[in-house]
Amino acid sequence: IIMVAIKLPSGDVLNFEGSVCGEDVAKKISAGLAKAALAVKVNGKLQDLGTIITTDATLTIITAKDEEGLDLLRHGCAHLMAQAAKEIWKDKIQVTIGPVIEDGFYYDFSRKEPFSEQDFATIEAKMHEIVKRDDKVERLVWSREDAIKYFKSIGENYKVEIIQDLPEGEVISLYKQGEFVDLCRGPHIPSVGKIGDAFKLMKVAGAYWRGNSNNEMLQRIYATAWPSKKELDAYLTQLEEAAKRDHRKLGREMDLFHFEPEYAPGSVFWHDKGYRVYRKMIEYMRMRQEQNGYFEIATPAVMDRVLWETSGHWEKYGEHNYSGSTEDGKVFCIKPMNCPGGLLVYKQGLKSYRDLPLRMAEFGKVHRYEASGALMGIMRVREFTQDDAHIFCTLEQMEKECIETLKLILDIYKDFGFEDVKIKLSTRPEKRIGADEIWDISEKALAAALDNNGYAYTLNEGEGAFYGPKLEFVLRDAIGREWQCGTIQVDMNLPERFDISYIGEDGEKHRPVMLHRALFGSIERFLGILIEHHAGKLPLWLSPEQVVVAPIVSDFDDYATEVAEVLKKNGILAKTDLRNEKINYKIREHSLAKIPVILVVGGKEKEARSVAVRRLGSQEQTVLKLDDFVKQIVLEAKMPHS
RNA sequence: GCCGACUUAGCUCAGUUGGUAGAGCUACUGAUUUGUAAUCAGUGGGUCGGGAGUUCGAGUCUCUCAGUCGGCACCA
Repeated sequence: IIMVAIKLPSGDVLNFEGSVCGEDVAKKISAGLAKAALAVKVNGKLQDLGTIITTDATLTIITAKDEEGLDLLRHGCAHLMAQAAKEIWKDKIQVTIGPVIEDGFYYDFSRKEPFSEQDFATIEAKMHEIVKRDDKVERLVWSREDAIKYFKSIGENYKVEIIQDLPEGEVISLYKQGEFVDLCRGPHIPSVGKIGDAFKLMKVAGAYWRGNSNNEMLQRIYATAWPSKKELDAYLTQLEEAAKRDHRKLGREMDLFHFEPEYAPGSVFWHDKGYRVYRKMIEYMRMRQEQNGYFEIATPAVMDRVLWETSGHWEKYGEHNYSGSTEDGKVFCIKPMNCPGGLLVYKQGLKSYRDLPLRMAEFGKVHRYEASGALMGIMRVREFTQDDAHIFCTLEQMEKECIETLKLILDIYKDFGFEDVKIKLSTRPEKRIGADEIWDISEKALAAALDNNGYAYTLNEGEGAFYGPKLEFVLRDAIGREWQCGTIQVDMNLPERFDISYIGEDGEKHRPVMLHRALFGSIERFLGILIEHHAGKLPLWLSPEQVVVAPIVSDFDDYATEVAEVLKKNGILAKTDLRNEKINYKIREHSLAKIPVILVVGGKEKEARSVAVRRLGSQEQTVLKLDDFVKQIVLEAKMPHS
């Protein structure tokens, strides 16, 4: 008899006769584990629990507690949702694909009728019913022809299309639970009952078949699934909490900005307080740029369209631009980006290699006619200000400039409280300008900047700008949506198109490389993320209001006023609240308005020339001498790096 | 732009099967002088997103346009 030795993570070795599957191993370890087991990892490879093992192996039982196990659970739940929909609507619905995503999964259906709230309840009920049946999930391997024939026979045309597009020689595996068979690479949970009851359908949305807007639109149901009800509830609570941080809500509550949907959809009207933060951000960035060898320019908002025809932007984004015309036949447009302006400034006078690298910044307000469906609060708008800069340098200087910029970006993000920043490297898109050799050089320079300095990044193939590859710095909003903020782009094409040059050591003309970079990206977007990241409690130096002084009764109005004056003289944004209201009322109101510091003054404080300090987010009160408080708050309100 | 939902007072929301708009907060006025998250009373405040239609009658039903929200597509 041949024995199979199974080595467990604990180091223990179990011996089985002939062959064994994960289920047997789990059973041998404990009944509890057997019940929780969803799959096995055999020599590091994730497999079905029922996969037969005939040689010695290292084996790990995977449960919903493991990250991979949770994914399997959600994957199984996606199959379950599709099965439920099929049982309810039969041939009135077609299933397509249903991948696992963060916190859950979705499934795209094709159905004439739109899904309604009522349908959600119906589907969920059916899902619970199927879970109770606890059907075994069986893996099948069919020939391509059989699979196509089967899905054709049940009218699942999307599945047929998927199978037809599978590469030659691919094993076509399917998983069957009850009467429901779905195409699936696997591995898969062993039985439907393992899914439990901690799932919930979240929302329905339109989604194009295969992500192409030329294709028909399917109905996508997003859902979430967890190992237990407790975790599901925790997740739902977390979503509610996140919604409270929505910058659109906070922007209104804190009186930062508003929109005029009727007169200027997608454009921000900055209020006093919002604009104060906005100005602070620019002030900060201007300072950092000056410290890092940049100079600043400003170019016209309206320029001849030929500039964007030269750059190639017009051909690609024409319909997204704002333009008008004038009598002499020229067509002017409101600039959708700043690069041509920068290039024209560069072209003024002769440039020497001694001038390079030349770092030219511009806080440029740009206008783009974004699709109506793309607009989102101040994150995605039609008018925004970029903290733009163009760095002109030699080929040799390029990599160093990329590294310096990269470091500057991450350092600046830290000052705003962002430590966890994703970096993406986006390479040549299909629709592009410039020779491939040029793209090779540019892409290598960016990759080298990352690799040589040990930065982790993900590769986004085909997602670069049409004139060059780029690094994207991605931040997340309150509910996990990712937003590109900073960017560094290597561009060897626009210098060519605008025919810019510098005189080299050899006295000859040479073509410089151009880097486009923005650190905030857009002030608007960055501020939106900032608001959500801090739940409105901006760092003191950025906060549009810093201190409110509130007397307990009107007898101390004079002292409150004096305190505020002292603070203002020291550069602190301070105001008094002398209204005839209870202190409770004032505390509540200013707390809701996210005022970082409330100073309460009454008889005791006036007597001692002190202040009772209450910080946002804390009930604690600290009594300090006025002088000491001023020293402390001035230090705290100092802009980083100033 | 596409799919779906939504749009009622400054804000948050209620308005049964179509019968002519309501609450709380805010604002304003008055009283109250108060020790750390809502003092009391009174008074205002709305072409029910715009337009058209059905109907004796539309906030409610239909169409249409716009916007917002959730996704998709897009994102120089």
